[in-house]
Amino acid sequence: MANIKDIARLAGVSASTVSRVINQSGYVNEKTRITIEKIMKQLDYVPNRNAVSLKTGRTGFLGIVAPYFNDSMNLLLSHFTMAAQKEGYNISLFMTLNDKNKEIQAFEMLRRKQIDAVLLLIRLNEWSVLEQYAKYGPVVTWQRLDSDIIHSVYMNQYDGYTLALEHLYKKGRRKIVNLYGNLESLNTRSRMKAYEDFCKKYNIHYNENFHGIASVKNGENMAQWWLKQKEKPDAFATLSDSVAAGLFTKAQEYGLDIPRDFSVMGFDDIEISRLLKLTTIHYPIDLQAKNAFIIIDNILNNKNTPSFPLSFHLVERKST
Amino acid sequence: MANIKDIARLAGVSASTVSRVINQSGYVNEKTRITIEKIMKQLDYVPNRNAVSLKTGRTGFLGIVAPYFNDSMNLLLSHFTMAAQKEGYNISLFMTLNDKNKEIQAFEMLRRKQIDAVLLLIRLNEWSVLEQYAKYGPVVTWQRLDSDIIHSVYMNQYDGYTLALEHLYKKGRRKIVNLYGNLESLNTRSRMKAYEDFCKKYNIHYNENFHGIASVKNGENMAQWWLKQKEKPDAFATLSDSVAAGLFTKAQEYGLDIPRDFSVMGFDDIEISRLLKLTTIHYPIDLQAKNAFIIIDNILNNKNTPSFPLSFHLVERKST
DNA sequence: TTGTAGGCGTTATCAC
DNA sequence: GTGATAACGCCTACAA
Repeated sequence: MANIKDIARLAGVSASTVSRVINQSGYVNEKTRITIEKIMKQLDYVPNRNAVSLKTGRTGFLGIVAPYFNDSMNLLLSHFTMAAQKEGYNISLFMTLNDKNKEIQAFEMLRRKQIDAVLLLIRLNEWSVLEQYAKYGPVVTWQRLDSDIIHSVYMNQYDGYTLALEHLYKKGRRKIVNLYGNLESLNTRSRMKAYEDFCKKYNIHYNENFHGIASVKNGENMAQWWLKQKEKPDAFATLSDSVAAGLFTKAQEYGLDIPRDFSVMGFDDIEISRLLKLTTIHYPIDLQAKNAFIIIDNILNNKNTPSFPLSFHLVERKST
Repeated sequence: MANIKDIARLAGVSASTVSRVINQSGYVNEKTRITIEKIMKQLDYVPNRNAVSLKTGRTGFLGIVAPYFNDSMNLLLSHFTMAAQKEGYNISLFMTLNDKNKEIQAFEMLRRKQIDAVLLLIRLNEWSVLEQYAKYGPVVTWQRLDSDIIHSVYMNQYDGYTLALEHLYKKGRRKIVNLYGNLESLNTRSRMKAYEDFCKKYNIHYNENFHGIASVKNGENMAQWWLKQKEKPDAFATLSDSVAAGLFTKAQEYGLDIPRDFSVMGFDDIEISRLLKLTTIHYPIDLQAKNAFIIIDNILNNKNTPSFPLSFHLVERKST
């Protein structure tokens, strides 16, 4: 593999001149520039990125960190990758499973200058631990977080959930069962608050809810639960399309008629909701991804690109 | 950030000795080793990987290249990542979309020593072009390829498809419609051959088939097609669970009874087939991923780990 | 406009 | 067992 000195020798110049041509920095005589470029092409020369990285302290790699990847996260991943690649960055992936150490290792890469920034989808360690690393490079998260150190492209679930509840109300539903996720999570809190406010607004007192309902399986179980109730609820608001899908398919299996027997609201607008024709809440993961990159790019390169505004919207299909 | 010289100075030794401790190579006095290790821990020292990479010509990064990522590919990605991380490697991701140049760029990283190996899921450029890069590092593909230069973890679709057909036969189906993918692809050829041999074996002459049927949408359209037929086929063998899912859900919408009206066979055994209870063909993507890593690891580190044997199996659910 | 020299942080080859 | 010393390939003051 040819290196910068080879090029310099063949062009009859010094390495620094070649470097200037490569990086388009400083002054270079037009004629010598052309000669050098020709020789680089001839020798099929490309700079050794490891040397560049050592020297500059930047690798052009951005890290994406998550315990695992599901549909929505893949969407985020795709759009972020596209945005990054467009600007010449590459992506490195860290699947932390449920290993806090793995997550730390990923952040260590930032410290070791193996990656220039981190996009954290779902965290394992405490924020206070992760914040320590922000001094080594920009850190952006998909999760809800109010911090000056770690940036967030989070969208307040309150608005989205309210949209879902309002839709069910408009469809005449008054006995809405809320299927929440993890009680500890801030998202769940937001949703609970949304339901509380919704009830106040319409003077509703029905309050049946479950938490820890996050999987297809969990959703399926809810169908059975519904069958057993005397006072039947007329709608389910869910955490995700997966939960809704489980509930919906199981209900069909039992011969129920959705939405006549009850409505099912999904959340996320992923593939499966399209397939099963579930009404759901769409949110712009693509724009979140772009915003995440914009934040990183702004910090890394002293730019000032504005973010995209984000908003939820209802996708009405046939389950409500 | 402390570097190796700082450690050396504080330990009262030379950088070389510190290096020996770090890499556990050569002889180091037990006592000095302990001192050095203590100081490294104190200063929270970690070697700068860029310097290591420059020196050794290895980065510890493995590239995964694909135009996009769907369910099966994500599964492959996960398992490969886990295997790689376990051995201290990291993953970098290249989404080529449909841009041949992007794919080349990814392979260029191999040449520039930014990554140590490539796992190629779906190619865009000609094999002959990509083979050029194999001299810069191991290249493994998920696709069918018979080459000494690029390695493959492909599984012959003939066997899997035969399994599907045999199952339908056992269920009394004799008019099986084949929904093939791209006619050009070697996979399609294998499937066609499987059907041909199947017909010979059972003396079947029915031969209705379509090609280019690869999406949910395509599957949906087949439901409508079935309705319009006078001589109704009694089964569909498909390219993928997505196609099967589209066909299945649309048929249900039309009030058809699967499998009474006709059987639907999926392929892949992804989430959606579990959800919709589609009979399908499972193949061990996890093992393919592990094998891909084993091949790379063997080459990179002169190991000789044997691969896992791979085989298809039938997952019988309710659509047949 | 170009060249020189020094350094980025490691590893590897020798001597000692 | 240990320590100089020379790479690895590039960038960047500074000098010319």
